[in-house]
Amino acid sequence: MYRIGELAKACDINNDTLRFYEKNALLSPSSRSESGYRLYTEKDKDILQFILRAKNVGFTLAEIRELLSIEVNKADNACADVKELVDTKLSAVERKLAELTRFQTSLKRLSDACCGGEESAEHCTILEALESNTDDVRHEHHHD
Amino acid sequence: MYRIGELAKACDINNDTLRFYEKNALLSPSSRSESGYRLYTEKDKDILQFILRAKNVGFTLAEIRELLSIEVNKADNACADVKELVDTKLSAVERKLAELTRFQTSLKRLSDACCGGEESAEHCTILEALESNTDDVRHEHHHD
DNA sequence: CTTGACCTAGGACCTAGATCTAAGGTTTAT
DNA sequence: ATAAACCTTAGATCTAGGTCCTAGGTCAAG
Repeated sequence: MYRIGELAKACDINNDTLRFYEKNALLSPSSRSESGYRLYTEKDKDILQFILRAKNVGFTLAEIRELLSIEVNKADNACADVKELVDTKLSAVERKLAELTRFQTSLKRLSDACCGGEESAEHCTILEALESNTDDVRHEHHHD
Repeated sequence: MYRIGELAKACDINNDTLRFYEKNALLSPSSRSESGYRLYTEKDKDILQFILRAKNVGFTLAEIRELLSIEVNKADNACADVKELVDTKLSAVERKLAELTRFQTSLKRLSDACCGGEESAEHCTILEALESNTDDVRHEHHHD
């Protein structure tokens, strides 16, 4: 069991952020001490880390709340609804993955061109690096 | 040449957002009309799209400003500095990629388990799906 | 039994990022 | 030549996501 300060320190966030997440229905401590102190379990910590990771890759707290609320209830026909939500989030993740992969390629190219690359004159900015990596090339090379 | 309203509409953002980006040194129109209207080129549009994509994958405007300022100057020994910045951003991108891949796996698993999967009872929440996907398993299976 | 580190609730305050308002100038179409 | 749709600047306002402040309660160590 962690008290608020312990969990906050372990995850390198502010105590108030934990209170804020509680108020905003993202993470509530599993219990309270006699005197009202918040008590968090290992599982609470896992949830917190999930929240922090999700935030880091660009999900809003509202989206994270949705992700956390996903429950496949096999006995329930809300299952189709759940699947729809999951698939929607999956598409969002896949779009982000595609963007990031593009950034990665460009930055690698830029890194390689820099300091020692013979072709450094070619790829001078992140934008040029990205352009040569573009797949929706339009109205270019139209000289026949 | 796009006027502010045209570019904004083309990229599905607000006119004011473009003025905001200009004030914050992210994107300035290449020129102005006689009467002072902002005039954006195709290249400006590319930069804008870069900004929007970067935002979408969780970069702050400050980080995006840094990315945009990257210039490999082959005649200059600031090159090492540039490489360092690029490599720092590359690490950030690769961390995000790893996180996203993890989300993707979990969401896929969840989607498959739902509506028709026979193992749906096993993977009921995004958290459980993630847990079984965790590679930093700690203090588990310690019964000898 | 008190000092210091911790906790409580409730509300004020802050930053980033964006959007809106006010007062007016420009362009295009009729 | 005048309305409608667009643009200008400057500054106020809004939302998300926190962070800080006040006034007080809790708890371990000396």
